[in-house]
Amino acid sequence: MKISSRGEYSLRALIVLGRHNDQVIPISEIAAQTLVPVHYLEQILLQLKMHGFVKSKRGAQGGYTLRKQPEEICIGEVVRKLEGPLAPMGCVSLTSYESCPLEQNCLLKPLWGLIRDTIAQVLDNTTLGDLLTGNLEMQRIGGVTYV
Amino acid sequence: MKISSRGEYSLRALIVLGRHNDQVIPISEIAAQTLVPVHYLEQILLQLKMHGFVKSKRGAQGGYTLRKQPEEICIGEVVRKLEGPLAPMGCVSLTSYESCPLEQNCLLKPLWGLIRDTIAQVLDNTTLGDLLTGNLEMQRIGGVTYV
DNA sequence: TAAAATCCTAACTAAACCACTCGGGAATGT
DNA sequence: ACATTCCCGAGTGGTTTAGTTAGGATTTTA
Repeated sequence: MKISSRGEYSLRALIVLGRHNDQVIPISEIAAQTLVPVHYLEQILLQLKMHGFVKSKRGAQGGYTLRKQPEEICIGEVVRKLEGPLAPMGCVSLTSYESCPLEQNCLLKPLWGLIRDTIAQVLDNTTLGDLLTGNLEMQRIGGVTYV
Repeated sequence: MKISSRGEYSLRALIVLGRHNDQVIPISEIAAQTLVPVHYLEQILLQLKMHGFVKSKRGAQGGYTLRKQPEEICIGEVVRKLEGPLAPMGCVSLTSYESCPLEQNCLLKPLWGLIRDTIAQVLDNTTLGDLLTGNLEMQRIGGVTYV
């Protein structure tokens, strides 16, 4: 159930950009703060750009900036785009469903569905803004504090 | 965030054994019901045996049986043993912690911790018995129904 | 006691995936 | 013009996954 380095690194990069809101930060600087190899980070930032989370400026004094406000960047969305589906199995994935021959009366499917839902519940209710302010204790499910 | 085939297959096998409680079922029969290749399933059952979830009997009329009652088999434990840690990152894993240079004031760690906790909450409060009876709606967190 | 059924053990492998690296090109500011 | 920065595509070494292959050990049954 691990998250890959792409997912982790992209969130690290967004956090750096969110900290210096509206400033243009060159890749080299982001790499220094995130400890991600420059060329690898380059790929990741291009993906983040392609998906509309950041924008770039070329040339001297160029670099990257957030495209939206931190409060408007949903972590669940970032993870889905950079990392892949949240569901632990294709049979319960909303974004990339895959059928399974046992699916009809599978006793596991409800379990995987529950796992998917709990992960989505957390990630879809967290924004980059929440991460920046350390506001995770606010996470609730059904009105009851969660952690 | 996918679960691997080993994790899925081992739960499928336990479900088959749980359905025919106390009967000795040969691998070939389990394979037929789970759609897992016989020789691969063999490896998985050996692991399940090694970890004390099932027992085996050799020779003609031999096969596998659950070692405990279905209600005593914790799904979280099975997944941890067959699949690996529940945590999405080493920095928040209780069973196989790995340090990270950014850990000190990492804004992501609390998020990963929350994810780990929610997954563990579900899997550690589900038994094989729950799967067999379809009792997942009983899953609750903080006294509030969850799904 | 021989044969058949079953589990046990270890090594091997093909394909996919991951985490990068490398080389060069295109735009922009000074 | 030149330095700086992002952009793009291909390559690569290592690990993991999902098995396969081959043969051995134990038990039941005839």
